[in-house]
Amino acid sequence: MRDHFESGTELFKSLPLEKREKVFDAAVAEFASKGYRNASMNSLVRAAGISKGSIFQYFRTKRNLFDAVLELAVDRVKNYLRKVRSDTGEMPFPARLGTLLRSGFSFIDKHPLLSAIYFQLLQSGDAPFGTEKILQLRRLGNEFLAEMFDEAVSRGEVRSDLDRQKTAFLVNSLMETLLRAYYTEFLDSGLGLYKGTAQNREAWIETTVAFIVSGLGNESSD
Amino acid sequence: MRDHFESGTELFKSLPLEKREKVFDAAVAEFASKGYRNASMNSLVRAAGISKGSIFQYFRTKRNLFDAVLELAVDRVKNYLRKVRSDTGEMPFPARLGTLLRSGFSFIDKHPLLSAIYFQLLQSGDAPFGTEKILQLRRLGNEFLAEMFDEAVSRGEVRSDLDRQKTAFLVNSLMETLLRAYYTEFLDSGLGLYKGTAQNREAWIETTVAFIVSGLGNESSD
DNA sequence: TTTTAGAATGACCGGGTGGTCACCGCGCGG
DNA sequence: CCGCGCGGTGACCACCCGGTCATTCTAAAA
Repeated sequence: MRDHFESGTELFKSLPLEKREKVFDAAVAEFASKGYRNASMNSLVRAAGISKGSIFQYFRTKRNLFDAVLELAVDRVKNYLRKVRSDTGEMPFPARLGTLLRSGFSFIDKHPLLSAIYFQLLQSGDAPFGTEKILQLRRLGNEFLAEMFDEAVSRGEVRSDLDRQKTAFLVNSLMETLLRAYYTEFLDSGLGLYKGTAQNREAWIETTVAFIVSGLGNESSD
Repeated sequence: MRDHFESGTELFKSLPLEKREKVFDAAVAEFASKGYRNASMNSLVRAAGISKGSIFQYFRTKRNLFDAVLELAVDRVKNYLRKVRSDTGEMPFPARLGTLLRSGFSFIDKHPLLSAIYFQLLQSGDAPFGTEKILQLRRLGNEFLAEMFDEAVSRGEVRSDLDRQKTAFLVNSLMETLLRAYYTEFLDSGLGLYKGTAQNREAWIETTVAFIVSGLGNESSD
């Protein structure tokens, strides 16, 4: 979970890196596995090997600690989106979608705990704040896809008579569901995406991109 | 929440209908608004106007009570699916999808609390049991759509070269997202589906069905 | 070696939870 | 009109929570 340590009290910032990592990683693990409400400061503190008093000296409240952890997760996701966008600028639209999904899978592999926190927030609304921040994040994701869609339209790669917001919403929902099913057992309704093989993932990417581009209808081609 | 009272202890079953309804309705409301883990027997009991001892005489544990409530929700959803299937058997595939969505919206209007319980279970995994039951329900929904897809294929209404399971999964994910966004504020990323007008809903249905049938590509028509 | 600043600690607090059980009061049979 | 059985009751239990703070420990300064 390297770097990113403007969070916490002055005392926490002054700690040796190793200890900061140990504490922060334990927090990430706790929130990832139980969500905000059911995460326990007691069990967190046990896992981190520090005393209960200390964690409240490092982050004054549970809420503060969660904010710091969430900020890291959101930053990582934003970076990943930025990178994919710039890496795929030249690709045709379908390849772009495929790369986006592939990168999503690899992000989850690299940051499973942060992914869990991010998706938990997005989906379950289990957060210490209201809906505003969640809506903001969802709009961000949708806008990202809407811009991809705009570019595809301007290049003549897709139909131009579609509502960009609604379209982005629908495509986003497919992406999100697929990525969540990749690491959430109970979402994988028996199709082997969860903990599946790389070929399996590729097959899903292909099917999904084809679905987005052509739908189910008879009369399309490519 | 009428009928359906094989649940609970003998004592509960022997209660006057009115009281059974009062208690059961309070349980539904509690679980719907807080999910399983964060639902409180204390607050439930306060809302139902009975004493704490009583609820544990009617349903021995929180878990038992939840099972009963969930069973009602699942039964209602199954009935709704059955009804839609038989009502739309003659329709062309796109109209069928549209009717399915429309009925989904109206189910949510009629049973907002049961919908909340059902979706909460499906999405957040917040349940007193393992993943098996959730997977089972998801498979049910997917199979429902897969059969619709089969019929459409056999009538030549859609392409026949698609994997039925994967396709059903993708279509299901769109349906589910749309229905959830209809009553969950933080899922409606600013598009006015949540608490929107009837025209708004119709526009979404049209867009979604068109997306499923034709995708985004240039070269399709209908 | 002694003093002392400040970090680490865990017992403790008020308030919550799911669940229990000794008691109370009401209605029915005798 | 009495007595008894059974449903209703809420104080109580053990255990958890987030958060506090008086005390202890440690290590550097004097």
